[in-house]
Amino acid sequence: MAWEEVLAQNGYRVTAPRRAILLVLQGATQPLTPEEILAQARQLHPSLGLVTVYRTLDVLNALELVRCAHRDRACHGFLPATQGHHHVIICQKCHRAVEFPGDEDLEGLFRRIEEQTGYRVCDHLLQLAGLCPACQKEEAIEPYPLEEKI
Amino acid sequence: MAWEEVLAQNGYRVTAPRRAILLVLQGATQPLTPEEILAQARQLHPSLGLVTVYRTLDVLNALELVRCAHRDRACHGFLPATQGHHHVIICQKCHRAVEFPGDEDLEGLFRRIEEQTGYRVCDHLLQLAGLCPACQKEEAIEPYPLEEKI
DNA sequence: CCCTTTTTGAAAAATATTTTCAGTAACATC
DNA sequence: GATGTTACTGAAAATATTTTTCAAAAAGGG
Ligand SMILES: [Mn+2]
Ligand SMILES: [Mn+2]
Ligand SMILES: [Zn+2]
Ligand SMILES: [Zn+2]
Repeated sequence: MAWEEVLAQNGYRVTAPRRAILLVLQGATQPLTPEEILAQARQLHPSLGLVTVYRTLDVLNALELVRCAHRDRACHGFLPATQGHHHVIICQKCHRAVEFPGDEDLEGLFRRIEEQTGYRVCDHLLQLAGLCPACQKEEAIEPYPLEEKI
Repeated sequence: MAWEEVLAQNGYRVTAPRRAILLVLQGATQPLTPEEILAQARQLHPSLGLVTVYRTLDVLNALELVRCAHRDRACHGFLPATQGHHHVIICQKCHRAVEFPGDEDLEGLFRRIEEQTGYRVCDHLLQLAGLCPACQKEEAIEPYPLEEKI
């Protein structure tokens, strides 16, 4: 289904500023920042404002028409690092993080991607989110409090 | 090797502000933002400034004493999304990105992590970096231009 | 058309990060 | 232990990024 239809069918209005942003993103072959989107979309709709780009990205993201990619330096949290190559899994509730080593399980994936895409895999960003043991227990007893709310 | 030694052996000075930041990070069990680090480290060294936190994080990162974790909403680039769950690989040279589907290869890893850490894996962030076919070719012929430079 | 509601862009506010710079402190050398 | 060099520091300002506010404009159903 065309993006404009998706907007319309979900109760969003199809406006000129949005059409400009849609066209830019539909043609994108690399991750574009809001500023980059603005610059390109202004060629189609000169009065476009950066705010509208942000707002439209929120909408497109919610409708799963775009996906976002983290840029290299966009780091917002720091952890002590165990020597060597590791990744982290962070608890979605309490934010406690633990590292885990090793990429053996990923090598197969990397080789497959190289065959499928023709890219050479040089680096990767892998980070898991989940529930730590403690928070899993809390979640398990969550049903009970419902009785109290009645 | 202790962190202070690593600093010293790499020509960095061991200062009171840095020691405060080190202590905070060494004890961290979740990813801390520069502001969070500042707040905690000021209990040890009240005159500490946020700038020093940023600068010390750069140093610790370069020495691989800390690792950084991306936070949920820290998205800085957007791409059109193919329907369904995908990941992207981005060319380190030209930034061209392509998607790839599927997590079959990751399921084994996830189950292993769950056993090893006790965490339940709910979500994940996987993004690859590499060289696209075109940039691989350019890289291959890179040696030649050296002759011209002589 | 008309009406209601959403959407828009400017401006301001709120956040986040980097640069500048003069004063301070680390530490190698004596 | 004093000294000199140089790295390091924090305040302030600059820059960059994202969100909020608000009055005007536009979408689209009736
Ligand atoms: Mn890895
Ligand atoms: Mn996946
Ligand atoms: Zn938890
Ligand atoms: Zn490329």
